[in-house]
Amino acid sequence: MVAVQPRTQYSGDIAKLLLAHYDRHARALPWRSPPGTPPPDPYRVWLSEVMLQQTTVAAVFGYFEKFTKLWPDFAALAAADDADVMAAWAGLGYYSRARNLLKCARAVVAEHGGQLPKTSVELGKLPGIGPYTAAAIGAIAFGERAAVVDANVERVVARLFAIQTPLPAAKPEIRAAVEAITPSDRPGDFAQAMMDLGASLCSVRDPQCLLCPLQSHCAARAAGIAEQLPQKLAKKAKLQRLGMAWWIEREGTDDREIWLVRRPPHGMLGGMRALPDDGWKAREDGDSKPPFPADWRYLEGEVAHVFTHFSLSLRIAVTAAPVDESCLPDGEWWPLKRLDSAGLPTLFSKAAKLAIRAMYQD
DNA sequence: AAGCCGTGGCG
DNA sequence: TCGCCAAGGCT
Repeated sequence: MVAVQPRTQYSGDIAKLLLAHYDRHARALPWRSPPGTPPPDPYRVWLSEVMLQQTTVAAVFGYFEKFTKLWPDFAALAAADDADVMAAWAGLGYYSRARNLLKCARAVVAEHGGQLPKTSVELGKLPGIGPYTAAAIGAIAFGERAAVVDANVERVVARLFAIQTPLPAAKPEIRAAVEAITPSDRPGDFAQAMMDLGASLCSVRDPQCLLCPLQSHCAARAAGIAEQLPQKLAKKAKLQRLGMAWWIEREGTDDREIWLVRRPPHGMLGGMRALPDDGWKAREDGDSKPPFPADWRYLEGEVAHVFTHFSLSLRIAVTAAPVDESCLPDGEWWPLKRLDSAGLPTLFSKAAKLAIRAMYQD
């Protein structure tokens, strides 16, 4: 085991080298202010940080643009309809974030006068803001010297101090190291510089040590083990599940319409619009009883979708026969033409695509 | 506290 | 193709 407590006289050097590098190489992002300039609007920092939880920058761009246009501040978002916010979030994943985003905006308006509290301790009490996000907002929006630790920072620091302890056991050591090297001057730029470094040069595979501003301070590079760190515990194998979804059409006033349901507020795809389904608990052979007797046509093919802890193979059955509405699960008729605006999560977008293709082949 | 919770890009 | 991974939080 290597001692992880960084020596203080080196800590300042690390921040200085990293910030100098950041001054030249910082990416310009819509939610970011240029290095060394006043911080961005805290609302935009908060919104971007929540969107960026476990999510790549590339995936966030469009959603950040859409949200700031629709809801430019806390007051606007707090006043929004839940359904509109959930639909706007559709496709970005981890839908509890959207529910907590609304809860948080409403708490900020109701309990904080429409402005975020300015310390990471207070920020961490709000819905959807955990240790990482609280520290990131505190540092980036309010200049607090807070230890910002995400997966990028964990990798950079595990290498910098050659921490051999596998994750997640190494988290306390890593956090202590981050606290030791975080400067009181420009802590927000420092945090973003660390994350940029982890997202670019200090990548999981094939780290570019020769270009790294911290190469002369990096214990893993000195030992030639950068690519092997951080160590991680093996993950469990994913389960494979089978499911059935039901595509129910009728002829509406000026278009065909589809029956959509809203999923329960918690659990998989919680709170999102969806096709009626069987709970994905079909037997091995995929057999599953329809919600009501009808002229069901079971489509060829299936939708393959991978979630965090299982893979799903979803089959689709369609019917366009007249339906006794009292048989339908709670839901609403949705015009086929406007299906894009229903805010279906990706699994059901794929299912809809399959169903539409099948219906139009007739 | 370990399991639950999406999605898309990458090699 | 397929496993890994990402600016994590909640319970």
